[in-house]
Amino acid sequence: MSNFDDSDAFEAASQSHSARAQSARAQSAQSQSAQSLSARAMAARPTPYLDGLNPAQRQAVETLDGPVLMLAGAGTGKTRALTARIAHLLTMGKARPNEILAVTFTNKAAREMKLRVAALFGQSVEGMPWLGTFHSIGVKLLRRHAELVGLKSNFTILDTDDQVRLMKQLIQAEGIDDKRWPPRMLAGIIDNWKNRAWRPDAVPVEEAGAFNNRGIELYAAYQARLRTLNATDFGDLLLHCVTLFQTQPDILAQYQRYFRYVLVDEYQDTNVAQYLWLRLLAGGHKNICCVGDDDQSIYGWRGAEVGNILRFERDFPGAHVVRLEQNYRSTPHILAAAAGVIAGNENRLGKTLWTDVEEGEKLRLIGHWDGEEEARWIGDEIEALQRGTRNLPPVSLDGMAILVRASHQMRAFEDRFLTIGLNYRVIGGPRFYERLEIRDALAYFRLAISPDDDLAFERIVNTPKRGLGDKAQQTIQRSARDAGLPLVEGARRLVEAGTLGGKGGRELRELTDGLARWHQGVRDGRNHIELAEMILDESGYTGMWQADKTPEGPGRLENLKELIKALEQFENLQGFLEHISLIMDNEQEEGAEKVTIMTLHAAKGLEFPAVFLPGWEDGLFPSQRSMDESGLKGVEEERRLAYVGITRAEALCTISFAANRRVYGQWQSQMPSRFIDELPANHVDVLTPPGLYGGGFGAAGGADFGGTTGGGGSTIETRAASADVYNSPGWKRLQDRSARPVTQPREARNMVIDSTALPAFAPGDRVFHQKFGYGRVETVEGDKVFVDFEKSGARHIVARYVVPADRVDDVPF
DNA sequence: AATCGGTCGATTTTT
DNA sequence: TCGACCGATT
Repeated sequence: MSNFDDSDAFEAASQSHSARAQSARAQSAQSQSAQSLSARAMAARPTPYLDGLNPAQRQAVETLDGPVLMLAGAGTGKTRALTARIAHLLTMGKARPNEILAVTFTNKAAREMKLRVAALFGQSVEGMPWLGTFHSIGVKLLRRHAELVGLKSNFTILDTDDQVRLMKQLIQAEGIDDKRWPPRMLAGIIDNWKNRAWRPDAVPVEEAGAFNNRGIELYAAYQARLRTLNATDFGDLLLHCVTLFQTQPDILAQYQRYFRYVLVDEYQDTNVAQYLWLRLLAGGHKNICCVGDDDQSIYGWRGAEVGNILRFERDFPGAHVVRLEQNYRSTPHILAAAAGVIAGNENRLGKTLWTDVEEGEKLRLIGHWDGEEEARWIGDEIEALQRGTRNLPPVSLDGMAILVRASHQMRAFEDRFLTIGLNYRVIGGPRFYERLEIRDALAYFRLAISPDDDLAFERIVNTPKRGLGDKAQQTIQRSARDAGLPLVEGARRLVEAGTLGGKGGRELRELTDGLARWHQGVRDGRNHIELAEMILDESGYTGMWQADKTPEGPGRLENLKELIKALEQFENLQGFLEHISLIMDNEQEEGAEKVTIMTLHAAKGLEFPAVFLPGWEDGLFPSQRSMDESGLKGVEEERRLAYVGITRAEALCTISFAANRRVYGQWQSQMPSRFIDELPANHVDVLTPPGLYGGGFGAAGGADFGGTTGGGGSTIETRAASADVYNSPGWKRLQDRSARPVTQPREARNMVIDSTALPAFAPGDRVFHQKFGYGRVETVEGDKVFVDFEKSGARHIVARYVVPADRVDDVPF
């Protein structure tokens, strides 16, 4: 869907701005005539990728030689410029595809860039072998020169789990209490050191106290252990490269010559090791183009150094700095609000985003009584927007997002949306299902359910090794294609015809027999957990990992066990796989429109017509921990996070906060975020009715709420500024709420509700439960009730967790 | 081997 | 508050 994809959105934006693009081209053509003879000589070559670029983008694309810093603000068409730049390098004959080193942080970004370069430049580019993530390119380099850093070229790469397991062994071997000194902590410390490119012998003395004075020693032991295991962790993939380049000048020189042009995306997120890596590799031709936005640096906590981008001009003398400032995403109000907030930061290179879009909605700011009310209001607003109640045309659910600071905030929204039946999707969460062994296992399950799943078959046909190499697989492919059948069926026919001899033939027969058996098992409705275990067992998949001698073997087996355990939550394999497919790739999802719920971090790079930013309360956002640990620097990073959040919105941005919130089970009064006062008032509509928070915020504000009911209702008429807002169900709800007579003494608000004091239920009572919604009490059994829920059927519930339906709004839990 | 209960802690996340 | 994790129990 387009809102998940920067590129599509940009495409749409640039189309609607094609008139401006025309004039941009004319302008830039003028300035061209004065420069670059070669460019003019090459002009005969078609350069369609330049069409529609604005002058700044065009400059960023055409300044090919020497260091370039492309400061690309949010929504300014950065990816477009970056890919056009690659196309231009190729068209101008400056480099061949394999002589360009283009680095990203995520596989997703790399994939996208590959696709877009291919689309811009045509099919003639046979991919770019050196376009990839820091880590994937690092692996490639290391495999070539592994022996020079003490590894064999078939080294394995440990993921975080493996890493932690290893550290645990080391810690225990040292006789250290792993309760007080958890392996995770050591892993964190060592990661950190690696991010800064400190090898064990180079960790500064100030760090000697780390991990009970044993940190450096354990780091050295860990590295030694990795070496004997012929393994690396993620950090090593970069650090070993740096070591390689620093100790082998001839090899470095060879790559410096080879990579004529270097491009880096998201430069503000680079850490020291990555910075050194880049500087070494670009040191020859010095043609390095770094793209980034210092205002969107939000990964300091995992080692990113904003300093890298701030220092660029000093690091690379003679650098050209190009600012992309024309924004194609948001309304002027949104841009102004974002600018107002980010202006509070000290260390910035400075950019001024502008747009030629006129008008648009102001940001909306609203305070709520508590987090649940906030969720309720946002839910209602979403439904209103969907219907088109606003000045805006109706907004699809896919076009709306709720961006939170911390993932625990998501729960309130999930609960609420579940009860009102609003479709949502949560982005982020465990990467468990992306692991190799899990994907393999899932492929087996998929095949058991649908034997015509060719992709799954291709994945596992020779995993574990069955002696079915490329040739045998081609034979299978041909057999299937000729008969117009799925691969499994094609394979089965081969087996029956006895075409495939030897080990491969026998093994293939066993596989196809197995698949048939497992499929039958599914059809017979056999217990899915047993079936899953059987599949992994009989296929030899489990055995493969048991026999595996590499350090990750045991971890893989554990993950498979966990996978089986996860099955328990589902009725059958189909249900499980459906669930997986939803959480696996948020790109290709079928079915209903959904609101997106995700963290601010996960939202970087995305955009939505309507964005909700809840929980703007000091301590939550900016987060207390960030402020405690990093002081002013922490606040500045949080502020950048606010900036990222606001600039995700295309048309409507709604910021909210609550006066009371349950934090770790305790009710707390909250102060509005300091960032709220940094929003420029003339770009914001305040929806909170005067008097709602009569006595101000904090302890008094919370407690006063119940007593100021009259004020909220009566003053609404006088606030006509954004009248349409008041017609929303959300607003009416708010009115109802504030106008309702006080139903509880105010003291009760902050008291722990004693379960014995709650009303007793009788069969027939209509009740409400946080998660299951409304239902009718069937029987009462001591402290439990048996409730028939409207949405989810009957179940036993501890009475404490249900409330009488007519008191849903009253009880704060 | 699985389950129970008690303790402890609790952002943000990619490779 | 709620969950993950660990050690002790069946």
